Amino acid sequence: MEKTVIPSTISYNAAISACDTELQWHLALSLLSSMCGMGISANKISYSAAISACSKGGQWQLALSFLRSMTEVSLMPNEISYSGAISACAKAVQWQLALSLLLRTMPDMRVVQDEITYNAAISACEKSGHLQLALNLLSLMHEKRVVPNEMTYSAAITACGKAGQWQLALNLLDLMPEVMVVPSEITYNSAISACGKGGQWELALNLLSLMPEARVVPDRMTFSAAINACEKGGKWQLALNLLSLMPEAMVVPDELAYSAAISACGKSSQWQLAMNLLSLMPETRVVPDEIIYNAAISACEKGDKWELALNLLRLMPEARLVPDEMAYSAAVSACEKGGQWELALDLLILMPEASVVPNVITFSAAISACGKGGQWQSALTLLILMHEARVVPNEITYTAVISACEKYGQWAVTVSLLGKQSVEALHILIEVRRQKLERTLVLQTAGIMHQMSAD
DNA sequence: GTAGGGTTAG
Repeated sequence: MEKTVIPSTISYNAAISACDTELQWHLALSLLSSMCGMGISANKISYSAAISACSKGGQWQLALSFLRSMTEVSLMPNEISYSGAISACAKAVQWQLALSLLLRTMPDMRVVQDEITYNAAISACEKSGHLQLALNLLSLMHEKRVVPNEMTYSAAITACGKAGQWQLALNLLDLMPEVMVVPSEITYNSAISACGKGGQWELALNLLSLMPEARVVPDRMTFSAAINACEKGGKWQLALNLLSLMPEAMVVPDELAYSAAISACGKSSQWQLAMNLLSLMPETRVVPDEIIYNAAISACEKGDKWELALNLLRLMPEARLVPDEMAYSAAVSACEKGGQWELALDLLILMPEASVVPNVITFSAAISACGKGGQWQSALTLLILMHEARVVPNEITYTAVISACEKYGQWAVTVSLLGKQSVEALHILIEVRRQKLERTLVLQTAGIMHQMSAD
């Protein structure tokens, strides 16, 4: 039996529910605690709203602790409380917790899973890259007669895309009419993105062309997903065409559309066009951000324009942008391409001053630059510096170092490096073992689902 | 309460 609800509980609940932006979770928290302090009783709606606020704010541990405290104050969580908590786990890539809430806690607490809790769990599988688990959940829904909606399929299609399974993504989209689920623009966007990631730009554009007859209106995400598909397929003309078609489709291009188009030009060595897009942006309402600059620097790199790349990096502070490790990596790489190993090292050395931490990509690019410049000693020094900076080298790093030494007949160094690589091999083995453990966990979870469907 | 698009190394 519910206690009598007094109006102030409702007002508080409304206020907590209104805390739906990323940074308002602490406000939700203080609202919940202040209502308790004022003797206004919080009900399951108050807690569910707080869980949801924590989920949106990326506070998954807090969301889970609210879920736990509900039972402590004798409030029974409902499917809304659980969907919030599962979603919080999904955003934090805690797929085990998400699945355990859905498949263990909910049945234990006699709360029936509905399509929304399943969707949140499918999303958790998608975000952690576990396509098979996502598909298992989809079939479990079917077996449990929980009717999927368009969000279920969108999440599953996204999972296919992430796993490189564009055929499967298209199969799911085709299946939707049979199960009477109507695809939304988001479903199409997921499928277009899946085709793009799989290098299927023709199929991506085909889906875009099918949207009108499916009575789905393309939005700005549709366009950037399609532009991105063109980028992956090396089709810069098509990418630019799509960008120019956006106003006709009443869609305003945004940063994501521009960065995709600039990348498309860059990938096809059309650095002039990439720079042209960048220079045209002030005429639009789009203000270039860090990612757009990174894409432009990379376009210069691919076009063998190291001076231009360095210039862009230098211009970023004027545009009130803070270059990150990707901007520096792209610039270092541009120096490498241009045979400027000293400049590459200068950049690397400047990074700590700019409070940017070089990563494995920055180091690898710099090592390649040294190799190309015949500086095998510097290449080795960088490997040591990497170690000191606790940046773990990978196959590409080692390949770069070994080729730097090999080229100059440094066979002794090469051999000893290969020895070091065998130490590295131990770390790789540990990682492989960790991944194997995770796979075992996936199989066990799949087993639980299978058993549930047999019940 | 649940779903979608962008940038860095060989």
